[in-house]
Amino acid sequence: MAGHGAAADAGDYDKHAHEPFAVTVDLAVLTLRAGALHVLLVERGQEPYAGRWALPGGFLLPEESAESAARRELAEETGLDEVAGLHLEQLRTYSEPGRDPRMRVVSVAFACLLPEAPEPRGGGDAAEARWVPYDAARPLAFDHDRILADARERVGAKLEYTGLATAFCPAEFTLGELQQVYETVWGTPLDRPNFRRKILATPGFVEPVPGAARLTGGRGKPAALYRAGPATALHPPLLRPSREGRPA
Amino acid sequence: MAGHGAAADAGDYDKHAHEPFAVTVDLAVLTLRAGALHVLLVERGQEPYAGRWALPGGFLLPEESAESAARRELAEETGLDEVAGLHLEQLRTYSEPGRDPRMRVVSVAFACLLPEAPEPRGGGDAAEARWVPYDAARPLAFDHDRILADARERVGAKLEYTGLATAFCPAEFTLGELQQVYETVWGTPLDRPNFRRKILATPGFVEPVPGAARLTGGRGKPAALYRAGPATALHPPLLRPSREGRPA
DNA sequence: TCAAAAGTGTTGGAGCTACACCCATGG
DNA sequence: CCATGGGTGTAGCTCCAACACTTTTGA
Repeated sequence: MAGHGAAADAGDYDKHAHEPFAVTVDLAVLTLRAGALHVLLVERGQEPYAGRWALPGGFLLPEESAESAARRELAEETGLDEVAGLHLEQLRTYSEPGRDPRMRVVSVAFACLLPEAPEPRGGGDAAEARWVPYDAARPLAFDHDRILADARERVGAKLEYTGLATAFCPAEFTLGELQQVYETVWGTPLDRPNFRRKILATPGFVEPVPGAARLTGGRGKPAALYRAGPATALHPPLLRPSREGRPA
Repeated sequence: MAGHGAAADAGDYDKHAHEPFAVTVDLAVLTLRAGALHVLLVERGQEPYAGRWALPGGFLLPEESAESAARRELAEETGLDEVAGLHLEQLRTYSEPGRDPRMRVVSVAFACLLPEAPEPRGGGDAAEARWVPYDAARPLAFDHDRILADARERVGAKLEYTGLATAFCPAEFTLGELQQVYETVWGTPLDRPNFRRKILATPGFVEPVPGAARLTGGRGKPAALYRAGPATALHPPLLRPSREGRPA
């Protein structure tokens, strides 16, 4: 944390004694549209990287934490006011000198999962904001390719052992929709009967909405509805199918 | 990342246009001594929190990343020069206003695992540096209690699905020593035969040192020696015994 | 010859994969 | 009555926890 280091404890405090660092937040806002993972991007209007797409983000204000700044930016970029309850996951902090050619910028990156995808109002300042399919997003400005990859990896891993998947779903959802979240993020088909059993066998993951049902594909049996449960950690974890295939 | 936010793109760049943030690193340096988890602490000489113990850390220099700063501080505090190969794990960034009463400090926290515990030379600047048993460490200065707890939780979780445990061991170690790492960090006894089988069944986790053996407790059969293998992710993971016990 | 620590074998049960099958609804 | 998606049942297999047992050393 704070200054117990040599420079700090050596003398009196001077706010400008050290190199001033700009501190920003960057957001990897993910959602599912039409069965594909999408990410919210903004188009840069100026150099460097003018015309390139980038993750939304911005500077910390003097009296807010990185989390607060991330929520503020999220509200500005998406036009959502329901930002309060959304899951924000701090990824890591990117601090390499030179990652922004103009000045020294240290950036705290967050991942955020949205259930439905409202079209972003080009709010705030961004020239244009848009949902872009994950696979079509690159190349991004700055080191955002790496941040985006880190976000996907983290989210994929967290689906295994936390209830995070429900953050991609609306308040009430079917198990089929929840399964689609896993299949889309992991890029793997799952066995429906077994998926259902694992989910329901995990206490506190989902809670049934009594009597409620909804048609999904226009046809077929209406599916029972569930709400996100109180559990954060899953026991046992829902492991994705083994990455190692058998030899060719 | 960098300024595509309103303030940044609105006009020309001025390094002092925004609140200057001090950026620091904090280190949770963990090791095993006498079968117990220990953490490296420094005693603060000045207010605030004078006389209290804190995690080592310090300011970022203008031309270094947070990782570089963490390695530099680690070398200064411990007197180790072998810092190059050590595992540094970025935990998260703590940015709440007011976490340092003197000024606005944003701190990037790291966890670091050491095999043997050389007595820290009170190097650099710290009044005193010392290994303290994890359970006797609190209360620490600033929000370091929370950082330390986050470090332990992260390390415990990573033992399950990565080869991180070998970072607590010397270059050559016995399976009994490796098992002690798990038992100490998790606080759970493990079945030795099953532990051995799981480790050896995981390709790339450890590699035998041909013909080498070492006596451990002074008595008993000498144990074969192993080196850390190339694997970073463990398949299957080595799950800790279920946290939920059966009902009383 | 005993204690201590490493290492091997084995068995019974839990859990899971891969299916086949039934139910409800719209066209 | 057929296609579509939700939901249930189950056989067979894999894996693993638990524990008995053997081996090698120092005292």
